[in-house]
Amino acid sequence: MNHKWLDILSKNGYRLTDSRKAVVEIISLSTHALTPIEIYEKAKAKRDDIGLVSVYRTLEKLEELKLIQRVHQPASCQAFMVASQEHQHLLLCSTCGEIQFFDGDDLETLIATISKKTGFKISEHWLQLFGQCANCQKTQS
Amino acid sequence: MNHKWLDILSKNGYRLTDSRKAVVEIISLSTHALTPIEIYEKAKAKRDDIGLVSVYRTLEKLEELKLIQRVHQPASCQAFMVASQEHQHLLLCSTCGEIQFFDGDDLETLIATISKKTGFKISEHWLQLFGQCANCQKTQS
DNA sequence: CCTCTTATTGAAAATTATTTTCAATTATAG
DNA sequence: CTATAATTGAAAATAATTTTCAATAAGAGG
Repeated sequence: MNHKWLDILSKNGYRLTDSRKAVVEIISLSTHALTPIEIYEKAKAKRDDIGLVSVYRTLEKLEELKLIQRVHQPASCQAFMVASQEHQHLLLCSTCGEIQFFDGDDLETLIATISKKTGFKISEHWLQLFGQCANCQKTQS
Repeated sequence: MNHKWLDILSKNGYRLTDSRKAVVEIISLSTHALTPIEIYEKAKAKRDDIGLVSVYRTLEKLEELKLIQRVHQPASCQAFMVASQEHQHLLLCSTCGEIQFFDGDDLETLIATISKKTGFKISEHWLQLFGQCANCQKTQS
């Protein structure tokens, strides 16, 4: 997982520094969306002189390479997580923050209908489901 | 439209000041999502001594009363627009920024499937379509 | 291994967005 | 008309992100 990302960075002319590797490892292994500050805190454990700026700069490159994506939530849109290559949607646990991907949406019909009705040429769609994951349901009851 | 909002603000114990009325009028009549700064610029035309802070404070109250909603877009999540009372989704023109509502999504089946597959209890969903509106398609070709 | 080039670094400053503080003003209940 | 308390705008404070810059270090080519 991790090595693949480093290869991609390298192949795109980006150097593999310790700071960058720390950020890659943290975000590539997380099942939660993480903010730059959260990544920075975690990265300091691996490499205590890392700067927050390097986190921002690495996120910028990972996003550009479509390895990560920004996650939009009601409370904030500052967090990032792994991006899936195929077209997939997010299922977010509002309690613990865990995020899963899902696919199998069949929005073709809906999109065709809306397109005809409004005259829009639709090029992209966002679908996110919010709820409570199995674990959190157990914990609360 | 506008008067309804003022009534609601009033009934909720908020006073109707000129600054507040200016913000309400601007956002309630817009078909585009507007940022606090954009609203502030427009409001200055009506009331040149308005402060940006009052825009923020009014938006806060309108959002709390669910008269407006924050609009999430790839480039930024700082803009607001009218909220619809019923459950509806957004159709956004990436060229001119116009936003329309649409309904008639039938996601029940999908949600039930995902719910069964993952164990999530799903409480909310976001669906947004991005594309180019009829007008902008014409203009470009 | 070297060495050179240049991307990358972290710190600090700058910028941008938002929130808080505060004394003055004003909406509105009575 | 008056009293009260919500609201105001300005300025300061906070938070998030970006830019600047001199020092460092990755990695290509010998």
